[in-house]
Amino acid sequence: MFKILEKRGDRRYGILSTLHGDIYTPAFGPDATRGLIKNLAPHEILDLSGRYPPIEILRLLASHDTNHDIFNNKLRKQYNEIQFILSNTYHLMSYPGYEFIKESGGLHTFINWPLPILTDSGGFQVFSLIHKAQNLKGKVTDNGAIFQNPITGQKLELTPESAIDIQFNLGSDIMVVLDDCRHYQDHKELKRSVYRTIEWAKRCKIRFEQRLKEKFNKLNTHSNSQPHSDASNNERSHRIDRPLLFAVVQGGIDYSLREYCVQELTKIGFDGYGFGGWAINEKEYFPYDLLKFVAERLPEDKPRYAMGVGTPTNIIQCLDFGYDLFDCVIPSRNARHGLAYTTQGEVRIQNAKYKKDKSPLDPNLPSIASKYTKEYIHHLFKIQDSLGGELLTIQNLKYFNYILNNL
RNA sequence: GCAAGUGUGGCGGAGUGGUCAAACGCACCAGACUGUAAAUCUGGCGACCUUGUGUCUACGGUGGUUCAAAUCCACCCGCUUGCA
Repeated sequence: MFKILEKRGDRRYGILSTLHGDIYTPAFGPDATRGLIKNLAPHEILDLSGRYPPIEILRLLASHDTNHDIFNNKLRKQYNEIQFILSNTYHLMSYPGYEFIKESGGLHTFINWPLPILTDSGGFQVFSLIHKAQNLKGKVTDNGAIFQNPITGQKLELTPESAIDIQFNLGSDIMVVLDDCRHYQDHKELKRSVYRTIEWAKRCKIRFEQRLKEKFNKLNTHSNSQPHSDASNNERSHRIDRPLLFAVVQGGIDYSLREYCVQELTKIGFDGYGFGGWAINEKEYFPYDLLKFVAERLPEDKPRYAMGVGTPTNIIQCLDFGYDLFDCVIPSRNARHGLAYTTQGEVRIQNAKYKKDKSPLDPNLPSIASKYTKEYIHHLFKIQDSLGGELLTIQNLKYFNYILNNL
């Protein structure tokens, strides 16, 4: 289900097959945490370039016709469109609830999105809402994590098993194991989080296989198809019949713990491996060496996912370490905050110097956003219309795809 | 015309004798944002410079009281409301 087509140095070009089509790697999946990339509609994401009339795309979206040109992976690749999105187990469990989404036909149907969805497990929220947070009452035990929603106060529990169950109910294409995500910590804490992460990964894998088996037993009454737990070397890997399960490497800035975590996780065996955590130290240095170190120890034949990475600079570096998949809030959040990434450099569109700038946002990238002048987008931000954030989001996603494929 | 009230920085609006270059908003200027507690957050925002517990000019105007005035007094000017 992952096939490397070409290597340039340590950089890899491949195809990752999922239930909702192929992802040509390297690929960046924007964060649609709660089921949308903020400010964008699915039909916009599918066609950042604005090549097709929105109505045509809407029609295709509604039909989920993935054989059409627009959804053809090669064409999508050629025009640098978004190939997958990331949604979050914790957030969707919190609202509107995974049962609700299951009843509405799964996440793809609910949000009207025909391409692959990677679902994060909530492991990052173990960090952001528990370890990092102050004044919140969540806690982590060996059994799982108990969260308190910072806004509603609602309490939610996530175990390795429930994280997998929920991701099945959502209809995820690429699932992620629950992990104990940490920031920089002392060695003892990191060690504990690594052991816990490995233990949880095991439990996730067991649950994952149970769920596949149940699904197979159901399917078996209708056909002879059988889900394979490891189809990575299968010639017909394009026609996969099960979701993928990715593990997450923890260990903070501790190289030996990272290495140990890789060893243990690869023993269990997963469809892909994420570099997890937010391992920057107090000096806010992005840990390139550490990412390289981990990538070198991950299996060659499995996709490597740099979770939450990053800035364009970070991504370009990680490509050369052999990472294949990326996600990050940066293009969408920074867009909403007025920062555009362009082929001509960063543009803080609200800055006074753009008030009377008639040049297009980015003349070198054919996108919906590049059809507008900086002074107009500046204006949109000044009057606080969300169209400004929408256009910059399109620009940034376009730019992130550009660096993946052209730099 | 009489009466009452009111006049503060680009705007709204606190402050009614010293700790006021003046709270708090807005606007403006800049910055941050990395598996989304984030359409958010942080700084700056009279002028000048040797960037400091620095100098100067400032709360409608002019004069006065006081060691000290945005704050008290007098007159003037403007605005608001009420009564003629």
